[in-house]
Amino acid sequence: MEGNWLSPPERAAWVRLIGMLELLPAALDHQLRRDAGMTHFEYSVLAILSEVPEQTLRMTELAGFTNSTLPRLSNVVKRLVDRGLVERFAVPGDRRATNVRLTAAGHEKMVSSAPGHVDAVREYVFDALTPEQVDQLSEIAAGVLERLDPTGTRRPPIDPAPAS
Amino acid sequence: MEGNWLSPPERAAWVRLIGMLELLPAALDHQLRRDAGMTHFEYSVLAILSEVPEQTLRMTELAGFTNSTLPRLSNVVKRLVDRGLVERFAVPGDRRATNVRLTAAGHEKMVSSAPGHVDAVREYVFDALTPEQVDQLSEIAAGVLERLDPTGTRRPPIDPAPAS
DNA sequence: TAGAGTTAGTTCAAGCGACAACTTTCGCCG
DNA sequence: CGGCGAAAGTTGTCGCTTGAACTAACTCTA
Repeated sequence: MEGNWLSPPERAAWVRLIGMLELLPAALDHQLRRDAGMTHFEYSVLAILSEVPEQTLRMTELAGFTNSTLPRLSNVVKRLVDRGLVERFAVPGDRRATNVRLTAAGHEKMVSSAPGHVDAVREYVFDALTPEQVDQLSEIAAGVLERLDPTGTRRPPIDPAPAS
Repeated sequence: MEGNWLSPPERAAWVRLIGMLELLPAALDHQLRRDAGMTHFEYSVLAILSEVPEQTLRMTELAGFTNSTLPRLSNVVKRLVDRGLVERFAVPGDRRATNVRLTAAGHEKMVSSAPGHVDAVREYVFDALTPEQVDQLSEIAAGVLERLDPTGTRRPPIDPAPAS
């Protein structure tokens, strides 16, 4: 109830941002589903695990890194376990907690699907941007994220993982 | 299979963009659901109709403007009709086609919910950006959209509608 | 050490989107 | 003008996300 409408430049930016917000996730999901048989969210889970020490993370940490919720992650991890891509095991000190670790098969999956996904990311996003725009995008997204998640609980995971 | 990994700056931008792609839509949806009792997609439909001549659009056009699909739109319009916010009627010349028009109640709904939504958009996005960044974002999103939808079928609708 | 409150994670029901069929209508070509 | 393919929408099924309980385990305090 404070400010009024958006200014014309803001309006233009907003319309385009909304379009990107709807089409880009759909495009990424489609690529991964077609080429790797998994969703973008599942890919993110594997990518993050592949980059972390011991390829192991607790459920709550993993939920934070993926900008997700515990119920959602719980379901997804269940599916990944069924497919043998990750495994669950108890945390020594705390019997409430659960660790999730990438399996060898999960690592293989990342190695095989990451390059194709990175190509898609290039094609849809970075091929359209100059180096200056990449930095601008970085700053802009950082500013918005600061508003959306001031606590910073959700740390920079990574998407197109090296999966070395 | 062409380029290799992302460069460090690209990687940083990517991680942040992914975070924004997941958190921003969720935040907008939450605000609208809480304050207006509808989803962001439903809001978009009403907003676009409110800005178009006669507050009327054909299903296919509306699907394009909302970056959506016909089946999805069909379901949403059905719900909006049940709530009395829009109405469907035949297109004179073509008996296959269907027009959708905003009702008086739908207009009222926009008038009452748009200001709050615009405030949210400001809070999450534009308050975090300088005027220069707004223009940068506009250019960046335009470039990405060009890659995602080269045909440009999906025209600039509008999100935070005046609902005059 | 018993009890209250909190945290970690799972499960269940409800709702929405995606995809594929299906119906109806139109345009076109012989 | 008969028929064939394309276009416009709708409907049905399946899978996933969400939000609300619910269980189990930990911590702090009296």
